[in-house]
Amino acid sequence: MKKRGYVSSVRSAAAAENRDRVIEAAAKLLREDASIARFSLDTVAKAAGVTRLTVYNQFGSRRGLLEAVFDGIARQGGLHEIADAMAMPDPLMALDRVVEIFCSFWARDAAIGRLHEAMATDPEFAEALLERNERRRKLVRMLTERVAAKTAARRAREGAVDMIFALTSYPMFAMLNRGRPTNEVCHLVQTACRAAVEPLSR
Amino acid sequence: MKKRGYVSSVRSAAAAENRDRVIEAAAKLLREDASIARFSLDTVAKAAGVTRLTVYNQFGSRRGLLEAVFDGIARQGGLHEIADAMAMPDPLMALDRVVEIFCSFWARDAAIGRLHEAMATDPEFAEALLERNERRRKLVRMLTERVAAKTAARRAREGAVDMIFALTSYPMFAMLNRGRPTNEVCHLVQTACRAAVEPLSR
DNA sequence: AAATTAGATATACAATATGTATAGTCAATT
DNA sequence: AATTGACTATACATATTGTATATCTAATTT
Repeated sequence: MKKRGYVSSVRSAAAAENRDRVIEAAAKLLREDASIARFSLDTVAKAAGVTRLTVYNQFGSRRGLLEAVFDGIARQGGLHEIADAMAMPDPLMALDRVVEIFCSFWARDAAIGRLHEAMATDPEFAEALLERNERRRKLVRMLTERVAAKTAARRAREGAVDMIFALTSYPMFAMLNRGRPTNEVCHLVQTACRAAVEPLSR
Repeated sequence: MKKRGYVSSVRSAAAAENRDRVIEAAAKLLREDASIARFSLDTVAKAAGVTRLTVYNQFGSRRGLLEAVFDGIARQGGLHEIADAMAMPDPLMALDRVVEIFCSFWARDAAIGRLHEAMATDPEFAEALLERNERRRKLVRMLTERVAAKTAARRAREGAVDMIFALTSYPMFAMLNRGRPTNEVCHLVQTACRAAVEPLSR
């Protein structure tokens, strides 16, 4: 009755391929639908050509699948350019660049909007996504500290950080994006962010 | 077999009382829960001491109940003070006051947050709530036009309108409200709104 | 007083979803 | 040849929205 076990490159490769197909199918469905309402594991499984049970084997739950979809988008989402932006000498230009990067990210895949909707019905998934956003808050805090004069009050700094964090969030992008191209949204957010840090610099 | 029909003040009063009890129970549950996830008509009905079918008789659907809850909150929500604010001679002070009114409104009842979550799973409810928000956009547009110089470009005006509309939205309030008292949120939003219209005035 | 009516109830049913449980299939590996 | 990993087939439990039908009760009309 002992399990000998084995690791098969052929099998794990096939499984990974299957996994990717499911993620891709889920992302496509999220992208095409205008709302998360119609999204179900059954539909995803059929679109991916597997059984619903396979989805559970791979992702554990609906939540697991959604997280995998988000991480898949994030991986190929251009967020790696943040390092270069943060290395820029002028903190205000760095801020502009970071805003631009996140605007592009939010605009990249319409599935991101559906995933944010999913936060409403699944608190644990919401927490998972919020954790991933905390990295952005750290970036914003670093930039704010670089801009702020030493005389600036702590409360004012925290206010600026949270304001910029909110301005660069997906909900903000989504609200500004209706009937407006991404680069214009980006410009609006950049201006608002600069206005938020300006009082700290003097 | 003819319906004679009759209108009874006693009956309709009793029905209205029942209706109010259901709305109140729903609002209370939405207020107490941290997420819309656990909200169900069965729970509401039991909390109100009626049958689930009674809820359907009164509101037609889950969506109908949610709309009734929102309208109930809006009715006693201090939004009537907007008229006085809009009548203020200085448009910037009027803007400050309008921001203050909406901050108070969003902060008034935690159920509002849950209702906004419900927009994710019910597109038609989302549309109903968005329609109610369009009134706010009109206010913002009026104030922006009052501030803007005649030389200000149309696109810049529209940008300012949408930015302020987003800044005064519930999602924005919710993002800034974590660990911060309402009046500080209000101040942050006021400052950001003033910064958004400032470029138009010169 | 008797018939009717509005509102609520009781009960059942249909349709979806998520999630769990068990046994079986098939090819890769030992 | 036996075992194992991934997937499948089928069934089941649970929760939720929404609909259908018959019944109950108190208010109202004739």
